[in-house]
Amino acid sequence: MERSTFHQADIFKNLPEHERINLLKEARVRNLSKGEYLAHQEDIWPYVVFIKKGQLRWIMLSTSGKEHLLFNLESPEVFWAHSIFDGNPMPASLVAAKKTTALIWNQETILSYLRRYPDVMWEITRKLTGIMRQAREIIYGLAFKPVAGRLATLLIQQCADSTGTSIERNFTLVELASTVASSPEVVCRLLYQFQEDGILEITRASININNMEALENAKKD
Amino acid sequence: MERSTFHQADIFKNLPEHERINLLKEARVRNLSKGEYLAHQEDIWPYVVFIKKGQLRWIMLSTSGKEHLLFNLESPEVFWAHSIFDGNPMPASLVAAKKTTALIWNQETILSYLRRYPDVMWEITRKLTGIMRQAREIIYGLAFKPVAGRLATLLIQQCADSTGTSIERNFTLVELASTVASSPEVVCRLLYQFQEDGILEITRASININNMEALENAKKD
DNA sequence: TGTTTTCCTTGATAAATATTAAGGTTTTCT
DNA sequence: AGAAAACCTTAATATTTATCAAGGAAAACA
Repeated sequence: MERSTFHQADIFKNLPEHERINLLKEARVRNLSKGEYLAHQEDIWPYVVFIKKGQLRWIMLSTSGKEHLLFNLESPEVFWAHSIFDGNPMPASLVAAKKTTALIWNQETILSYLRRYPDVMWEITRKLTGIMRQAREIIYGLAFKPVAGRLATLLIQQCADSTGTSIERNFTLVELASTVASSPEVVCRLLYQFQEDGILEITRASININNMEALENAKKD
Repeated sequence: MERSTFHQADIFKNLPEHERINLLKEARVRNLSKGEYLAHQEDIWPYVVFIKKGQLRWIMLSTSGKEHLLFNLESPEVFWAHSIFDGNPMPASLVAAKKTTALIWNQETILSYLRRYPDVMWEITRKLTGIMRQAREIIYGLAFKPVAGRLATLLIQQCADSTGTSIERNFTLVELASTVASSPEVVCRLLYQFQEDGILEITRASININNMEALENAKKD
């Protein structure tokens, strides 16, 4: 069970199976409850994380206490902390979005495998490139789109994750605001604006998208 | 002359010297005049660039025709295009900021070296991590700081690059606006605002910073 | 040197977004 | 069940930022 999800993980697929099993044995298991921090922004934290169960959030904190949710890390994902590559402090924090189990390796352990299997390195650069592309989309949204556009993008993403046109409302307005870099009040108003325009329907448990085309249109800059 | 700047380049320092010389021979030389595009956003462009002379800009284009300058690439820098890692289209464009000479390698060539010298791979992940950190700073500015704060940050950077507290004005307001994601009019007004506050002095050739402490303060969010 | 073009500057106005405040609802906890 | 906490919603207001417009300065050009 443990091994099956781990073996699906993209990063280590270039490792022979027996090595993947060894790696698994060397992992430290960490159980996190909702809201608990795995890594703190500004700390030097040279580790690799495999999310066995649950979800982590990659959150940036401002000096004035505001938060910006950069992205979510879902269950069978691997996260390579910045510190492991350059030894510098973390640019953001890792926080459990819900009850989460993570496997963690320290730098030494990981490096010994990388030295023996350099092919894995190429996979890592692919991963990092993917993260740079995500960052690019975030910058694009902030630089070119108004809040409504960023919100529309977010709703469409959420909708793509679930099935059908209905989004379960398992996020607060504060969380939404934190990912579109705005305030909960503004997000609330925009959601009702969308409702007035017939784009979606809000209930307290879910958001139902009636007119996906119009929402796609609202997302444009 | 050519070899000396190239040998300073961080990325290939793990290569034995004779291989660096070989690599140099395999490079395609490209001379760009100001404003010329080396790589276009949306293109698949699997190359590595060494900037021998001059300066390149990494610019993001919006659908509606606006531009956002992400960062400058100065002379002895190496740039690894996203496409080389994942084969996907470029998320931004490379444009010459002035007369520039670049050395370019294609994927095949580069890969053959990487296979033989896997140590270089680690250096690449460091480089990519550095770029992710730059992206993080851009997001931080856009998410948390008002335009004035982003402008202050930019001026301080410019000042750090030059000597003393004087910045040569070799950029237009349009360019400034494009890096702080605002409009030239707003940037102009903010500069004069800073002047009124006694933070700096504007002439047509340069900007002189009188009160660095106050500028540092304006940069905070 | 005169002319065109690009760039800078400023004002007036409009739009987007943030903030403050307050009341209502739902959930959580005891 | 009752109280407390967290969350949502809406309005009024303030602030920030964008846009439009127009005149002037500098630079490029022929």
